[in-house]
Amino acid sequence: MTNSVIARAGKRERLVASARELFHHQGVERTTLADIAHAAEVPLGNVYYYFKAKDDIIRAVIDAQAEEIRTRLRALDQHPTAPERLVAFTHQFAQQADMVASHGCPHGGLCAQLDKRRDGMEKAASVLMSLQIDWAYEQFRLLGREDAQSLAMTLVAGYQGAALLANALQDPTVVTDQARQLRLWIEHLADERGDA
Amino acid sequence: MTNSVIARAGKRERLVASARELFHHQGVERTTLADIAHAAEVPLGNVYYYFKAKDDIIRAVIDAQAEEIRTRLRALDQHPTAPERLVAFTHQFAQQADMVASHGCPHGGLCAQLDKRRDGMEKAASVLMSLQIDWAYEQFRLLGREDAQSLAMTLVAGYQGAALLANALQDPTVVTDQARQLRLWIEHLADERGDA
DNA sequence: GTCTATATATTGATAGAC
DNA sequence: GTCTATCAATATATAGAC
Repeated sequence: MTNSVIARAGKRERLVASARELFHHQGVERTTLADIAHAAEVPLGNVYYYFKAKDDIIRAVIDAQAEEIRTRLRALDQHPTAPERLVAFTHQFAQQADMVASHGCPHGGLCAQLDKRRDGMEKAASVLMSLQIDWAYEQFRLLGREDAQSLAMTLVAGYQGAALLANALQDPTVVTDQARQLRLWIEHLADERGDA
Repeated sequence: MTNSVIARAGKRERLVASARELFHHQGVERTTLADIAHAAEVPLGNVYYYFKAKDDIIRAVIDAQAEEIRTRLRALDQHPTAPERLVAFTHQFAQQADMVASHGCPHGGLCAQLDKRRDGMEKAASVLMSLQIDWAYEQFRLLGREDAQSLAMTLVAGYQGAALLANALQDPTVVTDQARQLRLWIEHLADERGDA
């Protein structure tokens, strides 16, 4: 028994981490396997030991992003009330203002890019949106809102739209300002009744 | 004097129109010059008579999109009051729900895709957002809002975010529903004072 | 499991006949 | 102005030695 398991885990992780960053910064189509291998310090030919094809790396990146989102949402669930959780959600994305202004939202960006394909990967990244929408839906439902689905969409759309504009204009204050607007909106909704 | 001017105008227009649709449906990076030439029914080699490089086609597409946006905003300016103009804006994009769910917003999509480049084209499409933001800013300013810039961002971000979600989820009702939410929001803002 | 060398395909772009 | 043929560069993927 060699150190194969250790090496395998380390290299695979490095490849996924590198692909994740490169997809975010350069886009999926402009990122070559050579780029990924180089960034991960893995020889090009060795990539195919871990991934059958580029599509498999894309899927692995989506899985990693999804897991990160789940972790982030679990952290929000520590807050005692739904309004506090929703406000904390706006804080989370306000903290990413600089990153988002530089390269866009990594999740929304993947969704938009993969939609352009016609090879069965079109909807593979939509889970990155569904996870957040479903979470927000549950919070608004706890607030007693009949239109929880619509409000969840408004929240996530507000985030994604702000990220796109901040990126297009290269201005992180778009994100922080819209996060503030969404916070005020949530607090207004919560004031219309008691807490949850 | 031959029919050169006619041919030139026709082919160039066809190439730009084809590129525009293909960039929207397949993305810029996945659209080859051969794709564009084929769709426009122009031989591949002839493309280079009209455009020095692929980047020039991209710029021409952006120019065409910008002109379309200006035309659309001029149409909105026919409405007598700022609230009516803003509500009409939400109607405009509600009408594009199906297209947007199928392939995303053509303007936001271009911004997101070009940002991934590092060749000086990163911000070339941002004018497609600025045009709309500046227009919305003027409407909110006429409404007497001190926070007109922030509100303009909210409106356009709401549109772009809804487009991204509708595309990711392949659900046009996300666009129509968020257009309705934005309309209610605008009417609420307008009711806080008289008209403009 | 690892890595070098290379096959195969595609693409942006050019040369040059007409 | 138009179009065919093709170059040169790049990218995914594989072969096969170690």
